[in-house]
Amino acid sequence: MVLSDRRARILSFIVDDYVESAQPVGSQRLLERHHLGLSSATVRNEMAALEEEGMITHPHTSAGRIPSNRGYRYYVSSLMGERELTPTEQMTILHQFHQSARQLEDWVSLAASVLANSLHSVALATQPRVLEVRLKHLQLVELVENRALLVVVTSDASVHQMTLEFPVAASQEQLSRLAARLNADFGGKMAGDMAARENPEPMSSVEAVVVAAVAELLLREQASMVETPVVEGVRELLRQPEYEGSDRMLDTLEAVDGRRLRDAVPAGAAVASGDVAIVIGDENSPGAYQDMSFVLTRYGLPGGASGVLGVLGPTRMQYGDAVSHVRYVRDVLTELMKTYYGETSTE
Amino acid sequence: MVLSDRRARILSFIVDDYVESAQPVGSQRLLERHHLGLSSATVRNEMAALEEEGMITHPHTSAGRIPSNRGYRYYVSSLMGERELTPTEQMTILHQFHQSARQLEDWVSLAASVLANSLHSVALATQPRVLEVRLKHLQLVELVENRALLVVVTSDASVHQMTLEFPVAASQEQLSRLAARLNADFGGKMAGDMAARENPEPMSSVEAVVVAAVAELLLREQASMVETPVVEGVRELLRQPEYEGSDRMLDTLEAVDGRRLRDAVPAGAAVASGDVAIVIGDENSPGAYQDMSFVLTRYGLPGGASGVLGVLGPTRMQYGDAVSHVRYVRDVLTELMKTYYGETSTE
DNA sequence: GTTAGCACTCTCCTTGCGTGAGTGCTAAGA
DNA sequence: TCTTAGCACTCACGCAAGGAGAGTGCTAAC
Repeated sequence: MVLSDRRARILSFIVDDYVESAQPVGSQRLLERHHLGLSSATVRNEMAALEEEGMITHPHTSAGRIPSNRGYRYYVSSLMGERELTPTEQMTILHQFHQSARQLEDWVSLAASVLANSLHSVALATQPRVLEVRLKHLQLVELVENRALLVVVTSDASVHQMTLEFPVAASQEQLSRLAARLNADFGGKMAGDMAARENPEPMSSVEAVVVAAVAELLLREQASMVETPVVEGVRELLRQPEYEGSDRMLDTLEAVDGRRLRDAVPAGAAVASGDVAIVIGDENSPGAYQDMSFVLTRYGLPGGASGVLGVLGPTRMQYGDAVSHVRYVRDVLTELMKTYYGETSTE
Repeated sequence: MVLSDRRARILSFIVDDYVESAQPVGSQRLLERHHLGLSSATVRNEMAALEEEGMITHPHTSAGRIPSNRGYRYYVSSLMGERELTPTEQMTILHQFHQSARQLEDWVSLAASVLANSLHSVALATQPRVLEVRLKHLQLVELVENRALLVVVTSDASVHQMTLEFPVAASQEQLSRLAARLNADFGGKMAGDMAARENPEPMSSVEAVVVAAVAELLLREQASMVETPVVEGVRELLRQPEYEGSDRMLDTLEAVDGRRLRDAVPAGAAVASGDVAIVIGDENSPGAYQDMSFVLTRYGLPGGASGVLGVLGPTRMQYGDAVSHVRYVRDVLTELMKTYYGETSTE
């Protein structure tokens, strides 16, 4: 469907005004704010036509118009201007990254914070994951006599820990020797490879416990490809005028819970390609999020560790700004990962 | 101040009814629900007296009474019955612990979850910390040629990581040898001890970077004794009738943020002794939390690793239940820590 | 000291009405 | 044929008035 130039212009103004004011926009208001060379009656006629085409609706007879999901979709696809962030905005964001601690986990949640602050909406980010999780290094630390802490570093540079219980006591020295041997045997291996080892000599009971635990950790990491995302800025979102009544507030609070989002995001995480995906209102899978929109992208190393990053807001959202910000933060994050972990993901 | 038996009984009923219904309780209602052998007029007289003594107040002339902070305080100190959890309740809680993963971090946030669910209010818990943080083990994993991941296990059985950048390249083999040597030199040492080492031979540049980083991590851990608490059950809290207006909801959402709580909790963390502390309304330090109450306790090993665990709710709270639950969950958590980490905190 | 009775107060809910923003339609003008 | 002025109509919103209900405090009798 293609709209005439004039209609598109009017739709665009309606979206802009409504996004800004959260009030249905009438023909008069529209003329006051943008002088099209038209009378209000003509605008009304065009609005009626736009409504006919499903781009806008009425909350009730004597109210102004608001964009429908379809209207938003047309807007983001054909009308929306995308801008680059100003140097000042870029500096502000970069500054926050350079101030932060030098850990990947921190970067990811920082990216979410930055988005939430800049856009006044909820931002989410998953920790990066690679497709093949390999063992990079393991370490055993004695706790009490027959218990030890297992620390495992995986190929995606993330650290895992687990408490182990042995059938017999094991000293720190024994544990260190065992760890060294297992590192030599299993370094760079995946969970599957570990099980495949045909070992002529039987393992000690302690070794068996450790090997099983390492395999379990690798599998778990592999399985949790889509991790519960970090969520920031819930308060920013709830400050929006759509959430005045506490009923909707509670629902939204629920919807914004990381654990729920984990299941809802994949729809938009079909963002396999490099660009930013926008999912508007009822384009979301049925259930929750029918009146919210996602702006999502994938960050990370092509073919290597990657994760999802984006924004969740009411359908009445500044889509243009959201896209610019998400894109910029994604580039910053990807660049950081390249610098620090460039070779590790496929090693 | 001591109240006559009859007055105390009436106060107790007022608190019970108000906590349950969230409605100001009048003389009639009180008689309907608990048959004291009195007329409503007498009850009104007693209520007037209780108001005189500052135990209850009026929202407005023709409304029933609600307890004042002082009334709650009298109630929890002198009137409140404490009960043990029923075997069923205990089983439900234990079950959740035994199902969970075997990591200390998980236990602590699980404890908060359990409290939040059982009491329908916000629960908070800090990770356990010991007074003296010592190095238990360190590990170096190569990332790209001149960058490595430093993993440090401290005496409180928590794991830290940091990305290091060296002036020169270092292979995994070199790193492993260095790690082994540093473990031998510094195992069991505190940050202060490390600085004190008079080293005759100068350190290599790589070694210098690692030593500095380890010292920094130890210091940071030492400094963050009071960690940002885990917070669970915000939604449970916001479902309470006091948070109908969205204004208060947003404020509360803010108040319940972990970072704010970290600064507010210490007041109640004067719970050095083993029991449960209750801080009601304006007994909190001035600022936020004037209309909320904490029920807090300290869990963990006496003299060893310990943390704070508790509940935050509106002053209109089921104090008795809160105390029982907090106490029980504390005991479970402490017992778990004893079993798994018994000797490590002072080792 | 306790209680019945009564006048009084104040919130809350409902109802009714005026106001204003906005629409759709019709008929005249370009 | 498209645009515009004019007009009747609709509907949410805000405000005031009124009634119901719950509760209080006081007084006088038990």
